[in-house]
Amino acid sequence: MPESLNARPRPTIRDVAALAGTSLKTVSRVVNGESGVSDQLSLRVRSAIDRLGYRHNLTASSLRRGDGKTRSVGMLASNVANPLDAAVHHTIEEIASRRGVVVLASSLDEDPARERQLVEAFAERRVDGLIMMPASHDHSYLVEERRMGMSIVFVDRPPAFFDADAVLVDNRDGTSRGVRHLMAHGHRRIAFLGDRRSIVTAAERFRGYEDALEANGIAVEPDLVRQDILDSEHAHAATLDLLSLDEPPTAIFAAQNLVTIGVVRGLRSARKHHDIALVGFDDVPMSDLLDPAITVLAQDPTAIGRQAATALFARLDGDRSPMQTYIVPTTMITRGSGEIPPPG
Amino acid sequence: MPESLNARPRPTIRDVAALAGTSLKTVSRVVNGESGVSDQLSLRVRSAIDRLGYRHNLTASSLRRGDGKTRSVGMLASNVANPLDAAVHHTIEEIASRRGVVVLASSLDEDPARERQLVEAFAERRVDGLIMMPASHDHSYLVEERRMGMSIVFVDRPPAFFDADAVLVDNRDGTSRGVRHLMAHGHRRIAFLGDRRSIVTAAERFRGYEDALEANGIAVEPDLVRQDILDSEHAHAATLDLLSLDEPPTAIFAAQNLVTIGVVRGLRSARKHHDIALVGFDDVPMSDLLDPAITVLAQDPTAIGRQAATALFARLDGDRSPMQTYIVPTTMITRGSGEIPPPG
DNA sequence: GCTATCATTGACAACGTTGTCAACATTCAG
DNA sequence: CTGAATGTTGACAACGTTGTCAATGATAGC
Repeated sequence: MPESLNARPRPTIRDVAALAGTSLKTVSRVVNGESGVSDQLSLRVRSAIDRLGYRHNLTASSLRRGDGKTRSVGMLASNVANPLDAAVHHTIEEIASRRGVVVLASSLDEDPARERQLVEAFAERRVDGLIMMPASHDHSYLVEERRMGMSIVFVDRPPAFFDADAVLVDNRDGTSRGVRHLMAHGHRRIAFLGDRRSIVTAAERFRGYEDALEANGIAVEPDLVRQDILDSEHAHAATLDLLSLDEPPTAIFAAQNLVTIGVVRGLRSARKHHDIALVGFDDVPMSDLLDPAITVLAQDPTAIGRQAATALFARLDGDRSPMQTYIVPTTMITRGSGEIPPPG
Repeated sequence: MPESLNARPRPTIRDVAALAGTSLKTVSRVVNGESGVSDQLSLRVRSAIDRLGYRHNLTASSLRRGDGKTRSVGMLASNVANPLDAAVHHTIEEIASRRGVVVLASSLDEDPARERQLVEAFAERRVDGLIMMPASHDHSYLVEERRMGMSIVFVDRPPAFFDADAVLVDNRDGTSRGVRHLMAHGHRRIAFLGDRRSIVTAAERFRGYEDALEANGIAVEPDLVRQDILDSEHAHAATLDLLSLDEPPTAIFAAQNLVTIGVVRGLRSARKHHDIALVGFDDVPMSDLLDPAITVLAQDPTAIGRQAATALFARLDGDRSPMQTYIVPTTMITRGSGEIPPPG
């Protein structure tokens, strides 16, 4: 370990100043690119910086500076490994890095307690802003954080008991369009499979399903509705269960991507994938290569991330206009599974 | 904007001390859970903290503390939206959060300049450690960073001109096993499609291909090798091109997941997917639902992330043993596409 | 009662930086 | 040549916290 033996403390502007034969303040000016330092001295300082391998200490800098900005923002995702979250993260991180801002990213895994812990951890590190895909259902505790200067933008799920900018998806309308698409192909018995009702987006999607049925004068049949589905396996089982009904559905609306995958597996294993129509909410990778290819309502994670980052940085730049909700529309991609007609 | 009008600076321990009628140091002790404060006073301090909504300022704390630890680590991924990277990120972030450490995550997008910029940005924020999936090919500049106390662990790609812990995948051996698997099913003309040769893992995979051919006394035929493939569309085109050869391959090894997807599309569009065998490196979502389902060498992102986090935190805890390289094995998942025999 | 010990508490300096302000040198107008 | 304006430079304090150390009061031992 040669390096670790030679470990030495990081040089400070004091060391740089000594080597360059000038004062702390002058080094600070050079480091911050301020004007008012002669070219000659500036050059001397810069060479001292290089010689010592000096790195500006933003921790100390942001402590001292008046504005208290740390040039960092936090992102609380539901799960950073979820494709949608990861794509949103990537967009935000790219926009942030163009401004010299770093992104702290953590997963909440649907745990409200974790949400509180992480907000606290980020607050203790004085992030300038927070991008939040919340797990909890009461965000009034954030009032204090914002009062103390933290800007907050909600993504994917709306804030509750708290007024904040939000970037949402048209869950209700998108689902309604998807279900109406199935109806347009002649279906009347359409099943709905959704994940935890406690998740706001899941509840909204169910409302969209109700809307579409109601608009066509069809009653919601409880047998055809399966909610609180936690994963793909559970969706698989629920699909088989639906198929075993006396009057099975002729079409299925899968309200989430893992659910969609489970439904596809279920239909496959029952050899019904060419007979029962399927529309999914949220795109599924490779779904154009399946047989039949899957019709979905695709979200646009790049647009979501860009809108969220734009809104957050506008606030950080001092925008004080009323809080706004941005809706990023979903797009229906018809690929085959949603266009299968009912039997007869 | 009621909140922003009431904006007020964050309270400091000074404010807490004033409200509790005690000294700064005592508040500091309570905040840090140190012993030696009477229960009565401790209670008074805690209630003042609650009343004021005080948040410990870790920026100031880590500046003052001797160890200079910020309780933060950086992760430089090739792309945080890439499923492998995102899964690794999730695991690291989970392990870190158990220790009260936050993770800054950024994407390099194969840009060496960005790597330097982000290492600098993270160094300026004094992260304790760095988990790095590098884009550059010379990491000697990190010697300085480490000497000044930053622990560094490489993931997925090895360090160059720099001695560091690394968590790697058996690219060469895995590929060789994949290609030998095709040979075991009778193939002799096996094409190789890989991404940029400048990426170390891509080069290693090609070596594995050479190894396997050589072991069976087959010469590498340049016509059957397509490297520097940048995306799925490019792979699609290359596949069609291979199929138009006078003597087309009877099997294809796709050395990366986007390449695999492109190859599947290409084979489909030529209606050859049931005739030409395919093995891919890196699992592809839903690939078990395709027809034929795709045989792949699957990486284990959770194991990779866990190993990387474990190694990094061991260093942060003072482990000074020689640098180590950990190899996380790939697993072959046979699903059908890799078991198609050659014609005749 | 007196000293030694211990627990509690706080005053002060310091971490590395930057805002404020004053000192000095130079230039220019008149 | 004088006074004012301008351009450089640095001394000093402060950001919010914690390490050091000394002061205080209480307790115990003799």
